[in-house]
Amino acid sequence: MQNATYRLAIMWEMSTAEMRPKRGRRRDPDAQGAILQATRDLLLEVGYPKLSIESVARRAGVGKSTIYRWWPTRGALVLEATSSNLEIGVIPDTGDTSQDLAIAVRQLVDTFSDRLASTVIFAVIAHLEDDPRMAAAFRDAWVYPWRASARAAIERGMQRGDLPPDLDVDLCLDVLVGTVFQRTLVQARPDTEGLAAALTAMIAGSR
Amino acid sequence: MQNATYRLAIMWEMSTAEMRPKRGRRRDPDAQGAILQATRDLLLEVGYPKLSIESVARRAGVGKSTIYRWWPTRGALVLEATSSNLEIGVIPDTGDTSQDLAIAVRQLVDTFSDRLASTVIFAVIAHLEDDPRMAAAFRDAWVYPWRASARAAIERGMQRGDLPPDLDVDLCLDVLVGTVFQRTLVQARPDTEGLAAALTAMIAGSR
Amino acid sequence: MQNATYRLAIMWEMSTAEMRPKRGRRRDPDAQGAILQATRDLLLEVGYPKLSIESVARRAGVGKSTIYRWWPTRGALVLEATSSNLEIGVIPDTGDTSQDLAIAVRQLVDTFSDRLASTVIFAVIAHLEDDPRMAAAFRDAWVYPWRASARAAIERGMQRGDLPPDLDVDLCLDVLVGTVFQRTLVQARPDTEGLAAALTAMIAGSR
Amino acid sequence: MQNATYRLAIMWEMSTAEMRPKRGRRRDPDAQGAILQATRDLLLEVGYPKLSIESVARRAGVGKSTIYRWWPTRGALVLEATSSNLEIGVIPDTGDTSQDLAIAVRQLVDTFSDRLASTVIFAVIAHLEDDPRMAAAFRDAWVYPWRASARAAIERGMQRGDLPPDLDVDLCLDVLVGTVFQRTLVQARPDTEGLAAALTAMIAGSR
DNA sequence: ACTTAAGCGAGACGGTACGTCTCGTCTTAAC
DNA sequence: GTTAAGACGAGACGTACCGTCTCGCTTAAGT
Repeated sequence: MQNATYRLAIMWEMSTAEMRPKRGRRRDPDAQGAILQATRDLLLEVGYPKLSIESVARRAGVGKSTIYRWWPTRGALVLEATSSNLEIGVIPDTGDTSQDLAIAVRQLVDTFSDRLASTVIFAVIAHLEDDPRMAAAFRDAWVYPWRASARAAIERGMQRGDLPPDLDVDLCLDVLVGTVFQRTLVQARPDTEGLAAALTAMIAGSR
Repeated sequence: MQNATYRLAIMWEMSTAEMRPKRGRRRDPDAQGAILQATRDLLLEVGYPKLSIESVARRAGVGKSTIYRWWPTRGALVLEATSSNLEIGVIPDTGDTSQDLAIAVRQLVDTFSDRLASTVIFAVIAHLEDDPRMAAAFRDAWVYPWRASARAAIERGMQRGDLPPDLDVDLCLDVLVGTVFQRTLVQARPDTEGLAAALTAMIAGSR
Repeated sequence: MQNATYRLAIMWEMSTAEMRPKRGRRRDPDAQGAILQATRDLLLEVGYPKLSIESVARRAGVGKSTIYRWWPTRGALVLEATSSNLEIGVIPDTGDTSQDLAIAVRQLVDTFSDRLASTVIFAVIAHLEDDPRMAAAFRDAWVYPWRASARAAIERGMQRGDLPPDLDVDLCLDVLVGTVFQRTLVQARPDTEGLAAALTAMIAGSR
Repeated sequence: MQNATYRLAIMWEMSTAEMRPKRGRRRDPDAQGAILQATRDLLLEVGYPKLSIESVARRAGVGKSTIYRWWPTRGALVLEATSSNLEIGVIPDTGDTSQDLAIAVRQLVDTFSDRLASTVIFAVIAHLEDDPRMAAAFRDAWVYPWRASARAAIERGMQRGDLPPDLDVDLCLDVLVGTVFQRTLVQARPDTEGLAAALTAMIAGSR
């Protein structure tokens, strides 16, 4: 389940097929790595709002144009730099519905607690209105995968009879994500003890 | 009940009491109004990330220093400009718990659907990590008032026996806010039909 | 001879006649004194190019408008503040031409060596092209008086036969002022030993 | 002899030797030319005291940073823009002392009569106290060369016997420069007829 | 004593320019 | 033919002053 991950880079790159056989100097993996690492470092040091392309270039020992060549916007760079922090595994079928849902909640908490991931999530929200591509990339990389796998877990629970058969699954997903987001990031309350159980109970009890 | 509102300006101003007998020219209300209106206009036109102090001054026909004199940061200006969009009334006691909660959800939806309010909320979230004052001002002006009044509504329902007596009220508030935020702003799904009822049922059914 | 001095203020004021019978509060001598003293202090501390009206008002504990009410420009203020440093006495008739001329040169050196006087002279020169009033005020207060009195000394020498009878007096004055200015202010050479004698000899020897 | 000129730019630049093999885009000569021309135009239109970097950038159609990149101060920019107006040729040996000195005086008059040169000279004097670098640059570019060449002319005259052998040459130079400066710039008297002859006579007659 | 007209401090106002920073583009020499 | 370097036009940042304009208080002449 760990390898069911998604790459953000795809969103912003070419069709990735015809760029294989090329002449001249190839894309320098060292430069790319240095850029992404510098981006991560600076995200942790100064945060997304104060992260400038120039500072990344300076830190990475790289020309600005190299960054602009490969990433169209600051958001794209940040998303790719933090993509491994946004990898999300498939929720396993443990046979126990409440345990499955606890794993789902745990995944949310883990991601939202990760410094880099939370930084990029804030950035995505900040640009929800003026840069839909960033949100779309984040959705494809993290939101949809998690929702698909959490939806499967809930539907397993419904089939088992642990959850009401007429459950509004989409609403349940929103409740889970929304509540954990609210607690972890907005309220910055790290005490999530019993959160999974409480939410599971709430979902199970609704009719 | 509609007049139980809160003013954001207070957050950034002096104690407003001892500044009565002052010498020198007074603050020009026309200039203030023009600045706040220009801020609102530009927020709707270009959004918060692209709102510059210079553009506000230009639009308002005002010197930059007049803006810097009264608002310490862009965030403070935006918050005050949108303060009336963030007013929130007390939830009335209708005698019907589910109706009370529906009003609570309606308030959330209304605020989150307001273009200016949503813009400022995104801005607040964007600066959660690097400008705690903005978040604090928003909390005092909107979050706390709503939570206090929604908490009262839930506790009324518990006393009436419409809601379980051992309910985790804070969690319920997070579920309500989080879910509506998720639906309305993140998913941008305006179809909130039945949302109030579904959430009420979910809360009522949890044990 | 010490009282043959000139007031710069006159240049910038009204005809000084009809302003006699006036009602209301009179010009506050304390404020005037504080302003002029602050101007002198700041001239010595930061120099003319960096002297701002605001800093003078701040230093003098005075409103800006009080300054603008009485002095039309920065130059006018500076000139009046330093007027006592620009007082120039009449050259006495010692009976000895070379001694008279030595006194004339000494007066030039003394004025040019005075920190405040030199500051204001630089300011006058800086504005020669764009503020002729400043130059005119300086001319009336210092240049003309000195030239008149030095001209008299030279003409005494011509009558005595110590100087050639066909001397170009104006040129001599320019030579004296120009050379001392060059030495003292431009070259900043304080060693003016023998300067008076050398210049006197040069004038006397020309035919 | 006309090509024995001096460049002001050198004062503010690197040692100009090791900067040959450099990577990256080169200094754009068009931009430099536009900046220097705009500086000259504005010097003539509004004068040095009112010349702002922003107005130069605007006029030249250039970003401010391009100006700040190459000139550390307004003074440096002005000096380089007017450097060709400050070029000074070596005084030729005509064999006739009074003619040599007449040429020396003519050079002074010519430079002081040049609108751009006089503007920059006033600026240099205005900043004598607070920006010694500007004065130093002007000295190296114009003062020292002229003095060296005028000193040679005077010494030729002394060897020929046209001038007294015990002449104080430095004083003579100060007399020449100071007097012409006084006449031309301070008194703004353009009638310099006979000035050269009179000054030569005065120098020759001193003992 | 009462009125009335300045002068005063304070300080807000619309502006301009400062010098710095970053943007995204473009150009160059090196590898 | 990509890279690091870095110049370029553009324009916002937050600060400092400009000169003008209210304010409410103080001062003094003329009633």
